[in-house]
Amino acid sequence: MGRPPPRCDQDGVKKGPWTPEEDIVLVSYIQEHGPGNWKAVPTNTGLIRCSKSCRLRWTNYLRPGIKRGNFTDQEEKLICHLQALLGNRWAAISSYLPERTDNDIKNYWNTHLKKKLRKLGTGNDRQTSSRLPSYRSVSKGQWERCLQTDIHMAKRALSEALSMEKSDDLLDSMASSAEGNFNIRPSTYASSTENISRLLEGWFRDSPKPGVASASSASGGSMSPEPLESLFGINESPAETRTPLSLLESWLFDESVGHGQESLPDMAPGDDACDQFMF
DNA sequence: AATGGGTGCAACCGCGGGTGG
DNA sequence: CCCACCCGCGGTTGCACCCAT
Repeated sequence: MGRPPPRCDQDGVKKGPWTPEEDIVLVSYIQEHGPGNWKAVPTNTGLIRCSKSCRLRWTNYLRPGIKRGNFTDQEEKLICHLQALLGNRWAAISSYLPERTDNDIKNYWNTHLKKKLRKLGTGNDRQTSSRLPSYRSVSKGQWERCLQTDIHMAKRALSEALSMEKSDDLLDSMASSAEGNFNIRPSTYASSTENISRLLEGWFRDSPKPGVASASSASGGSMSPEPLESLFGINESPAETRTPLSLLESWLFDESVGHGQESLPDMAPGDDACDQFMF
């Protein structure tokens, strides 16, 4: 339409895989200025990349706290159920898996889980595809029942996943990721980015800059490699550090505290919590 | 050892939302 | 109110790697 061509379309902008040198330049710049204001990044760093590419590289690969490698059973379960609940809203789903990027989850879903579910040939197929459109095609009462069913499933999955994670896998995975011990295919470049990530983790631990902390939360990603428990509010965490879905989270976990019979708790269309479902 | 198909993942593209002038 | 711009999201693509033959 009337939209001017994005900077990425300009001549002379480099595309394709990032080199370790470019990564270092980007990381050093973000160390100094914090993520955000991506438009300024190429001009200030001299990188011949568009701002979009810089942001993508940072959020999907360079930012600290990203866990790479195999997804655990709990993560798979969570993704399946959240996908059933939220549809292909990978950003929303990734907010429940702070160590995974939306791109990672999307890729994993498209390459592994879709296939897996299809192979299983269970009702999961129905849960996972086109659920949201089906909501729209039913009456309000039916829609609410469908929603309640899915929410119930999501609650169960979250509770199960957390209870299991708390005992074994999560702790292991967190420990390994904290040590930079990513289970990825060995490659020279991978190891160099791993080094960068490790470096950054150390940097975030040692000298948290206010600008960076605020920029990281503002950028929408859960930047800090904080434990899953804290993100779900199991360990008490200040409200300002919660993800945008914190209200939903706390409600989801109300069930694990007590009542098995659930209904939408005071959620009318227009409520914030309800809006999380009714995009 | 060579090769061709399959797979996984990083990166790109296009679009829409939000916002400031 | 309108427009231009930036940012973020979801879908898609391209390439490197893996594995079976």
